[in-house]
Amino acid sequence: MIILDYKDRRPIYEQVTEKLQELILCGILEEDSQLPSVRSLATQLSINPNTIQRAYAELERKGFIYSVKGKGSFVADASSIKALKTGQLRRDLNEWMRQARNAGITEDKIHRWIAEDWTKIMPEGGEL
Amino acid sequence: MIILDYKDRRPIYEQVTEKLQELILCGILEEDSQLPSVRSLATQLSINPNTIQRAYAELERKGFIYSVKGKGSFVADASSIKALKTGQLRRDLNEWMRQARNAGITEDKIHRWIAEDWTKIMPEGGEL
Amino acid sequence: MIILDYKDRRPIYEQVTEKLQELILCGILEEDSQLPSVRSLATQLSINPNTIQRAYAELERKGFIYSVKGKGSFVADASSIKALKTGQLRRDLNEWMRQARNAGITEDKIHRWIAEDWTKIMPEGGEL
Amino acid sequence: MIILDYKDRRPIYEQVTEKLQELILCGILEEDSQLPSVRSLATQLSINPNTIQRAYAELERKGFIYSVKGKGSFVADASSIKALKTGQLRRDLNEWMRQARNAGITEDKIHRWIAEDWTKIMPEGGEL
DNA sequence: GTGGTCTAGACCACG
DNA sequence: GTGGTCTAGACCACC
Repeated sequence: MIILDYKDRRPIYEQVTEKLQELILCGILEEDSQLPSVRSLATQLSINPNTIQRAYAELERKGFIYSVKGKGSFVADASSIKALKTGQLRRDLNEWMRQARNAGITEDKIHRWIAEDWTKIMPEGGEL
Repeated sequence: MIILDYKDRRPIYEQVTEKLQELILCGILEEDSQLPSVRSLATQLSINPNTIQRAYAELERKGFIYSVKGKGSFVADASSIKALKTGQLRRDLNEWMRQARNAGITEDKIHRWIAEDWTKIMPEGGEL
Repeated sequence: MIILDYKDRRPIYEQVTEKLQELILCGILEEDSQLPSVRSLATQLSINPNTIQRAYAELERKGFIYSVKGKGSFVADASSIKALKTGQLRRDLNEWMRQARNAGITEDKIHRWIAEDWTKIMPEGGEL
Repeated sequence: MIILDYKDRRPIYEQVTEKLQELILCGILEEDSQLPSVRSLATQLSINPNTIQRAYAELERKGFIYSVKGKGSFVADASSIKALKTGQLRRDLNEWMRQARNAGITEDKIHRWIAEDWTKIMPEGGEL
């Protein structure tokens, strides 16, 4: 379900965090469904359980999952997850717009860029 | 002219690189004008000259400035700088769109977000 | 595996970069195989780890190797390495041809030179 | 007759050396004709006389010019100049071939590259 | 253990 | 004075 890229310069735990986040957002991991245990996912990916532990902690901090001691980790409720991600995306967009404005890009140009490139973006056909 | 954020996890030289890049793009540092010397900027920011040296080397590699041994460092040709930045911004936007699409954001919604927030973005009133 | 020339006016890190690049191109260092660690190569060559670090950073920027924090540095994908080097060689040849043309060398003469000298070039029998 | 490029990373004296060498090779500066005096060329280029002095010394060392105390500097005899440059070019080509061979380039490919690109190389229409 | 960043202080080439 | 290179030694994040 997850493929690590060791050539990626980002830390492993960050890759795991991101991939799980995408799986949750795509709806592949449904609301309240149980995530694989820290140990099983670690052995499956041939990495240290500490790394998975850190990824899960990060996801819980962000509000995407919740953990129950002795039971496991579970996907948080869908609506709040969507709100979280939408808020983050909009903040990223605003930061990007600030830079674009400083570089002299007009609003019209941005709309045109989006119209041109939106369809070119593939709907994530690759593995996660 | 530059304020460092030591709480920021990114390396100092990267912060310096980014801030100088913004100053160049904003036109505050004009074409062929001389940048502060490695040593003077280092003492001004209370950091090691090597760190500034690395930031300048990075900016030169990217094509934003050029250095002349024994003379100093200077802002590169304005038009090529603009081309560089525009290309970078568009690539960033496409990466953002990929994420937005995965999160179920529609193209219409993005256009609406931009229309709403564009005017709210201040023309770089903050400190750099 | 690497011998430094302190009489050479070029910086040490550049010599190291070039020698490693040759070792990679010759296939002595194979795809995805691990390079010596920054510290070990530094002690082996009796130079400072920072210098090796800079050479590795340069090689990574050029696309010949990739680094993984906490793991090590590794030789990049062989096919893309070959493409990189071929492009560089052709650009070098064109620059050389410009000079030759200015000096009154004809195209025929160049073809003859190559035919004469190609077989004399040993397949890298020397040390690197 | 000479235009300096301050964006060029190479030292000024090296640029002057190279440009004069090209002017000599092109035949613009003829055998035994007098070069401009160190001081006059320095003021013409708005640089330090020491820099010109160093360029002339380099050219004399290489055998392209000869100096007569109290008289000035003069272009060496044409045939030996041509031999000098031809020898240098051939050595450069052999070094390039060594690299190409290590990278797996065949002799046929080189001949093809030259045939393709030779006519594209402009006969140095620019300023020197 | 690994790569990566930073500091302190030195030396060099250049103009 | 400038940019650029190198050393010595330290600390950090990651695995």
